Amino acid sequence: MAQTDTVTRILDTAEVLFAERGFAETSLRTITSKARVNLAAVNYHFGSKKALIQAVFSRYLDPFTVRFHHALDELEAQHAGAVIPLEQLLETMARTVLEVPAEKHSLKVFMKLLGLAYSQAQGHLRRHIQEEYGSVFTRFTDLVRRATPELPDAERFWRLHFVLGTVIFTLSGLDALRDIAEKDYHEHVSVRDLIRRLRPVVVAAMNAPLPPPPAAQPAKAS
Amino acid sequence: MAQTDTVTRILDTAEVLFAERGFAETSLRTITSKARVNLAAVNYHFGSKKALIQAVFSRYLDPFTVRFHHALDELEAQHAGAVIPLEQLLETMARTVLEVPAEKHSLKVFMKLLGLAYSQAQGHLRRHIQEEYGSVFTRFTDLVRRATPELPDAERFWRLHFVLGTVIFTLSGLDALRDIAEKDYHEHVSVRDLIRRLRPVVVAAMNAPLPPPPAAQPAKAS
DNA sequence: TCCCACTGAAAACAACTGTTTTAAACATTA
DNA sequence: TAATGTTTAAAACAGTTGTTTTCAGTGGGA
Repeated sequence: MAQTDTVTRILDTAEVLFAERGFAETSLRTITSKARVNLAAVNYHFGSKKALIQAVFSRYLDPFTVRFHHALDELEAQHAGAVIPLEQLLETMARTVLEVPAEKHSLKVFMKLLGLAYSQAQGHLRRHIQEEYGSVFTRFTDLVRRATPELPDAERFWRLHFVLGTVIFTLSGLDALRDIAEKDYHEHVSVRDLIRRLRPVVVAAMNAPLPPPPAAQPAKAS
Repeated sequence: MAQTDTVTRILDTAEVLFAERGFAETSLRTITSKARVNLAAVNYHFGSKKALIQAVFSRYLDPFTVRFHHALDELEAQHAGAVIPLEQLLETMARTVLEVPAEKHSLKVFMKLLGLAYSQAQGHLRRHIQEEYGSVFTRFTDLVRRATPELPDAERFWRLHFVLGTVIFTLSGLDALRDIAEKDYHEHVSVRDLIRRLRPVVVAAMNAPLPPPPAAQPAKAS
């Protein structure tokens, strides 16, 4: 209990501070003093600051991948080899993302961390996430491919990242946006409200008409 | 010429380094040594590192706002009070974004900086941008409101930020995504390619069907 | 000619960073 | 009991950070 307590206290404090300020802007002394543990405890338990950062992510992503694999297993069993509709795939992902942090941590923090991983990670974090959790993403995209056979592979790749950008950007910047929205339209927006609004937009984005071909545009016009 | 040379050399170097590594991870010594200017020159010309960061943004955003206002002036004159279609509004914005950095700087750098401003800026940068350049955004959103009268105000607010997230996320993480895309689908993707792919997706997202009403869900079920 | 803004090199400043070490206590388990 | 792993305290480490200062030159405009 003693060990667990210190380790989780560090993780709980670190994830909040990381989400608020970013990785480089959060010092180990800030974390340890706010968590009321010894400065040396971080290097004792985790080895380094980089390892701490990765541990913070693993605490979210490990249970997420387990649950998501299970959810996809069920979904595939239900459809018995048939193609799973895109809406159900997105629905399953959304539900899993909502379930995991709901247990103890904050969804907002989880999304902020994901946003940071994309924008701030020089190398080690993005590499760590890709190597450790890339397989779930690959399984998901394979199912999406079968659900959208009319889309060229490259087009689907980009559109998945388009909607990924929408979700991460919106949910990671939620606090600031919510303040504006509540002041201007005085209606409270919960995360589940946002996901309700997100669903038709994401589906429409994935099903948008194909763009016109590149239309050879260089100097010599026809 | 002597003055201008040092100032622009600092700005040119700083914007690239900021875009590559972020603000906190880029030291003044790295900037000045790479720009082959004196370390003290930054504080001499700009006053502080924060002011340098704001100056980097102003060099992009000042000409952008000027051009965008002009483009909207023309657009409004063309339509003589009539409603401007959403596609043309988005088209105009995209064209302006493409024009500004094209002169001398890199569009990729510009987008990375925008992404950083959203994800990394604790306070001073976001406040600076909001206060300095908020009016153009307001004018644009007003025109969008008239172009999409069927959308409730709150819905339009969120959808605009959804697509903003798509664009910033995609274009600011362009390098990493491009590496994956080129390896998997071996086709080179230029920024203009991406914008061509972005257009139908953004339009479809804005025109998506309205989400179902909140559907009172609380504890006491019916 | 004098002046002033600019540039350069160098050093110092105080503050903060991640990390390591030493010491002494505490708990649990073998 | 003895041993082991955990926690704390405190200090020191070497390095980096933004900022300031000093001194010495440079150039062009009044």
